[in-house]
Amino acid sequence: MRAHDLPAIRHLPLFRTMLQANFDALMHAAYAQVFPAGLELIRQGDAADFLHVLMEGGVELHSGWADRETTMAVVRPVRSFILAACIRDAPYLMSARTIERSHIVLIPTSDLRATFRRDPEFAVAVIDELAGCYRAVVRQTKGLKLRNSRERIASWLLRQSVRAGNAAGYHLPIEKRLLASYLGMTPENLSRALKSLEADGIKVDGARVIITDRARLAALARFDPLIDGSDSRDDISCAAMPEPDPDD
Amino acid sequence: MRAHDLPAIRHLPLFRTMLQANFDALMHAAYAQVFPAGLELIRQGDAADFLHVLMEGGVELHSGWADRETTMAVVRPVRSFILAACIRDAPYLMSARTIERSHIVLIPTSDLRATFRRDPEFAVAVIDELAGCYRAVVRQTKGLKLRNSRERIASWLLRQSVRAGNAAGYHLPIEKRLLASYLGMTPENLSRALKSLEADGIKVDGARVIITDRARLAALARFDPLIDGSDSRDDISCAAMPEPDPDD
DNA sequence: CAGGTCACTTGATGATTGTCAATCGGCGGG
DNA sequence: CCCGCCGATTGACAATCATCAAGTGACCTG
Repeated sequence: MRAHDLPAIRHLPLFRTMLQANFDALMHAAYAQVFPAGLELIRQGDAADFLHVLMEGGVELHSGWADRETTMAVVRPVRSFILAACIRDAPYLMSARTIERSHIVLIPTSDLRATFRRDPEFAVAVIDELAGCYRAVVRQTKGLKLRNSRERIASWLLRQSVRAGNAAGYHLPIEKRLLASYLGMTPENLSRALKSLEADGIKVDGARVIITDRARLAALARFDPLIDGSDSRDDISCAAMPEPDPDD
Repeated sequence: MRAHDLPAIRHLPLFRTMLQANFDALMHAAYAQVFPAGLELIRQGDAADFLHVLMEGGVELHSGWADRETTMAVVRPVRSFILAACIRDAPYLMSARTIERSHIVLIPTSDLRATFRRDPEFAVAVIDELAGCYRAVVRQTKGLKLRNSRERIASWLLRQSVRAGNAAGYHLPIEKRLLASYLGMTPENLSRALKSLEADGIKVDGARVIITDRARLAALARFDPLIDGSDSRDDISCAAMPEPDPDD
């Protein structure tokens, strides 16, 4: 593991409050690894052996059924993912693949489970983390069921802008096909919807997005803290943070 | 609170393992109440003051946005709901209304949060509960994104049958309009889909469902443990158990 | 530098799903 | 007992969204 990995992990809300000794023990059992882009890290249905912490790069969490596939989340550094499966010692519900060359730290689940039984502070951190993850997926589900594709796109674009510090312009942090799948639509539909949204306050050129009429876009998206907000703890990391990442 | 309420609550996985003294204290701060059918218990956006435990009756968890509404879950006794919001001390993401006259026990969130910080066994139970809830919503999301409405209905009907002990016939435990909303479709669509599914192994008459060709229905639903399963702990109770309840 | 791959786009078409309106039928209250 | 309410159903229609096919352009590789 690289020298600066440990402090970065320790700084995560999940690991920030636990006893140093327990943290050290956990990290001692862990090991770091580098994966190329496009590698399948986890296959849904497999036993949850390791809690993953993404230090660098990007990971797509996705699920398949029959011959279909959908993107459940895109994870960006520094974040842990698939905590819930680890805790329940249950099969992964999602697969994971790198979308870029990625540095990942793997923490054996057995150590993890032993630790939160011994360290009450860690247990509280796990509780907080899981509650945050749960609420994130609930938000995602609400968005899927209550909004149509145009509204989902509009609100996602707006959220991205907020994450970029209310910037009017930014770059899409992920490929459009991933975004489409994440938003529950086909790439074709996304492409057309983006074009049609140019009448409603955005301009898209490749990965470059410019919000030309924030008010108009906001009116369409009907931004709602109970869907689009985050629980505004410093940071919530886990399995399914719906939003990818800020951007330049 | 009624005499048999306490043992029933104590028997829940969430409360089963904690210290008796802590349980007693928690229950001392709690109080029971009876609500008529159709009453709005919780409005999304409100502060989470109480963990709710449904002892008797039925509760719909739903969410609204703009002028639309959707059913997120139907809770049946004995189960707690909206744990995550309580723990995070954050606004409810869902509303709750009784669908029948209901007995509900209300546990102040402040006591709750104080207790899992003191009682490691309770903390572990909360972790387990939240992880289960998280995974339940992930399953729900997968179903929504990967299956079309016919497939969602078919798999739901099959799941209900499994819950009823692989019974060929059973009664729908909830109104069809609720089911439709839960499954992410309109009542009209559900009605038509049910009729069309009569060519695929079911027979529906009012609330009565009979599975006439299990194999055929299963082929359509393509039952998948990673969507349709439950984590097969005894019981997982929480905010968003997607499935309603067994039935006669 | 040529060839190939892949993401993205665009057009044409069809399937799925939602909306609106009308009707039926059970159930409870007056 | 009858009326009114509400959920469920049905039909006609419209909107949304997916599929199929073809074409473009960027990027990587040989």
